[in-house]
Amino acid sequence: MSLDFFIGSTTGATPKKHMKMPIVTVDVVLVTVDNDKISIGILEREKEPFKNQLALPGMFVNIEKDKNIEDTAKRILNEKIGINNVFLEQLETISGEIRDPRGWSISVVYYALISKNDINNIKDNFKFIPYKSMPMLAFDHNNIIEKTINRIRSKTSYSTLAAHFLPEKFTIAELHNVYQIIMNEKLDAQSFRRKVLALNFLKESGIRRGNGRPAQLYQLSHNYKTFTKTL
Amino acid sequence: MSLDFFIGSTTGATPKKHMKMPIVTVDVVLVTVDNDKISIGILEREKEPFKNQLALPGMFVNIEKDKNIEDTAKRILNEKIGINNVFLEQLETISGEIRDPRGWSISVVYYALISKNDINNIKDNFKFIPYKSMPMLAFDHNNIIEKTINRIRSKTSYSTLAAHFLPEKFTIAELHNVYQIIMNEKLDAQSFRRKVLALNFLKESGIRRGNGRPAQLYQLSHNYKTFTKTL
DNA sequence: ATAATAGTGTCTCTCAGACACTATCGA
DNA sequence: TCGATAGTGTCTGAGAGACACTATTAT
Repeated sequence: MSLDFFIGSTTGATPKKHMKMPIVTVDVVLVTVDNDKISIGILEREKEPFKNQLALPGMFVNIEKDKNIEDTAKRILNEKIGINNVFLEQLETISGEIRDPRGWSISVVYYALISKNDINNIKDNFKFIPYKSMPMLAFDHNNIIEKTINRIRSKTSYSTLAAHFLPEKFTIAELHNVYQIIMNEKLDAQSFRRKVLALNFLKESGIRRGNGRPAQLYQLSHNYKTFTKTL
Repeated sequence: MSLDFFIGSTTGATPKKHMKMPIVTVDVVLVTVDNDKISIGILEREKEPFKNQLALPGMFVNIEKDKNIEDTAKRILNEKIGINNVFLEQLETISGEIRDPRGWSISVVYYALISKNDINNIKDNFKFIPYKSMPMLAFDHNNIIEKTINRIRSKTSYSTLAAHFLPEKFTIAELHNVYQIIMNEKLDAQSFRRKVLALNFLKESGIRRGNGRPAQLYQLSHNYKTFTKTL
């Protein structure tokens, strides 16, 4: 397997003449909570390497189309899956000479959270697979998913991150339910209500909804990213 | 400014023929606590761009020398600063078409923590500058430092991360002192002792030291990375 | 009215900060 | 013995879980 894919500039500027640069890709872990289960967006690869195997959606960085790597992630979500405007955050960057058979590669991993209600018009070859029954995937993608779930669990424990698995407006009970699914543990409903409201990241929408007594619908307030306390 | 530094492969494999890849660099934020102040390792650039300006130490990824990007970070620490075997962790990856005048670039940022006692034999053009009096640096390096300090503060609040600013063996009082410098707030010494020992990340070395009653010297136990509680 | 779910009041227990107290060294 | 610093015991108040209670809707 040749590593000679990328040949450096011949101008006077660094990097050095003929210095080889790594392949740079972006992979996206698209996560949702559906039917009380964490699920991950997976597609079957249409091209080599690992053709016809299941994998996370990914692309090469295209420096003509993308202003930065987050743009690449958004392009993956748009072009490979068919969704836009979701919560998107960088996980980490993995790299190595053997993880991609095409050569020395870098992959910047993003994770995106989506409400199952926003899943429609997605591409045909794309499907959501429950996290707990994830099959073997191409590359090191099983490992990436593991790290993503750990990150989401960690952030969920001290923020309203889990709200991104719900529609724009949601009830405390719905948030409580998602919280318990992510954390895989029970938490007293009133304790949850008290703590999540104390974070001051939710604002009342004024609208109510429900089968029994109608519940207040909340939405994230603008300052929700100021993570501080512990749920 | 030309973006045509890197020309893709002409083999059948992706990335596409003539697909341009970004420049890939690694930058390291080397942090220490010296004289009760957070300080960052800075050097004066010897080459363009930003020649003679102050900047974080960084290098191009060299796919012949480095097995992965963490290796690049270690090589920076070794070759540009002259240190080895320090705590090293990835911060994040930043990217864009304009942040580096050499073209569309990606920088994987690592941060390293070091005890001031381990600073010796470092390169001449390298110096530690207190965080609070940091001058303007090249590229977006001031911004990177800001993010690093935020990350360190955050991790310090629920782990024994700050122990990496101390020698291998240290007293609770020393750790308490560093904790207060990083967090920029006072914390009752007994509360600190109780909580940090509850983490179970420290083990007694058996050795004692001190001016008054000799203090127990502790060191990090092997499981210290299992961050869980809040200090 | 009753079922269903939202939301509150409040008890109790744990654990945090506060700080006085004891311990162990050098001089 | 005294000064210095390490380390403990314990009081008190805030906040957590637990859970009984009230509120508001549909049928």
